[in-house]
Amino acid sequence: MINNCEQCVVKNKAICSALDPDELVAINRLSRKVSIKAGQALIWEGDDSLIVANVVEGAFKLTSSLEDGREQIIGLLYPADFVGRPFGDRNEYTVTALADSKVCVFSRSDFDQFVREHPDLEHKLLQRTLTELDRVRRSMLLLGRKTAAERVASFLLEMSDRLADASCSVVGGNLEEFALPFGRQQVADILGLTIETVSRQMTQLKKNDVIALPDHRNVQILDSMRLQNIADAGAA
Amino acid sequence: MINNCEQCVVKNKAICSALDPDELVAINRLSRKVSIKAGQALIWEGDDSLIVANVVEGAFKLTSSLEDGREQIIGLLYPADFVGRPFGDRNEYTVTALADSKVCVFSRSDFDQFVREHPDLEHKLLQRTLTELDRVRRSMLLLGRKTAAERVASFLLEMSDRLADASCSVVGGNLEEFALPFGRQQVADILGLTIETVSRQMTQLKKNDVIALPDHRNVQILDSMRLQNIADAGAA
DNA sequence: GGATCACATTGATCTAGATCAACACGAGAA
DNA sequence: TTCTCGTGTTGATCTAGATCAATGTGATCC
Repeated sequence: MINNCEQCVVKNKAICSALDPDELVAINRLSRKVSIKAGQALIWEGDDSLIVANVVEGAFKLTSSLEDGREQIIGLLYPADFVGRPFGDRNEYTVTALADSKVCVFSRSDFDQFVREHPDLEHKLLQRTLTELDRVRRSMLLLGRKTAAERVASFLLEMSDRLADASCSVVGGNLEEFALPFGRQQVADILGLTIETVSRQMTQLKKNDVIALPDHRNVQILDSMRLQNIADAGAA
Repeated sequence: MINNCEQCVVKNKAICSALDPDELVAINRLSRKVSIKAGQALIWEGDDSLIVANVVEGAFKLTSSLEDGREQIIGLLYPADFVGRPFGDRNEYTVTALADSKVCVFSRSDFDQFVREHPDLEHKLLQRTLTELDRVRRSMLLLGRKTAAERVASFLLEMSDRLADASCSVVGGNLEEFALPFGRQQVADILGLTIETVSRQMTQLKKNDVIALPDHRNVQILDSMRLQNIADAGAA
């Protein structure tokens, strides 16, 4: 288990990168490293906001549900991402681990105070929040106005983008082949579709030689130009 | 025309409320007051982020579109709200005035610098951004998983809430009667529906005595309990 | 008053995607 | 090997909401 920020694998990408060595020691004293098993929840929708955290390892989904069980994934979190609701008293959504994960947890009140005393840290947090807001708004267009084909194409492109950030194999570009970190039901919950519709759209893309599916988890983009066209306007 | 922050009607609600009188004088020197006619755009999707602003008067919609004209409203802005993308180089959406409006505009580079020098201001901006992120995520559940009836009911409740904030007539509660600041097409673009579906749902609610519609713009909530139920689970 | 125009409602029909229902394909476990 | 069990695919049907098409309504201008 990692016990201090010096050794932390995400210290250069997480908001902590705003801190100098002395400050890292200080924030380290406020933190607890916690392991979460796949499927376990870290935060529940409706709970008081008592903790915030940095993702160190693994992946999380952020969900909101209706009483009858309909669920929408409203965000995804990867290593170096920030979790939780600082400066607010309620969590509006549930945070669940998609894989075995590690997080670096703070009590919200400690964190809030520490942030106010360290403007550079607050600045990093603001930048992250603004970027996330842009991303979430993009998905409003997807959920409100895009067809199933457009949604699936957009999703594959976004995943290729995001996973390219994480991997070191390709610098600055997209990934042409990648492993989806989740199953069809999760994809459906991200796109506001059913599992069957997602499946049908994927096989359609495969039939048209736009993508290849070596197996259920792996995706290979064969014609990213065409995929882009489908994502933006649905042209077959 | 208002020429300085002292006289500004939103100085206590906008992010500027973080500033003391001296700082207000300083930021005032960076600002330009601009009037925008209903229908005019302030910022275009895809443009470089050159300006940011505070809404002083009126209302704006924030939209994102597909090439074939499908449009999704991804946010609404009222007096004291902040507009634009600080600390980023691209606007991801269009901002258009819904009514004749006034804004207090800053060059983005001036603003970015001023914010970094005034942590309290940055803190206000962060709080606003976090609140907006929560709101936007709530609408992802709406757009991804709610039925037409649920969407319209949720929308009416949110409007009653937001307009209660703005008006002084009711303290802390919801408004039972209010004027929608936009027409049916705009409502459809907010909810990811068509104008016809919105209209049908409204008349349905009227027939069931959940709401009354004195005219096309005004809404009176007769049974907010039932409206709440419809919004959350679609029960008639 | 009537004519025009923009917006809203209502009705008839169509369709994308949901729902219901088999079936397929591993990955373990015995 | 065979028997699960969880996950994905494929097919048949259904339906919520879109689309197409009148019709209504009310504000403004002559």
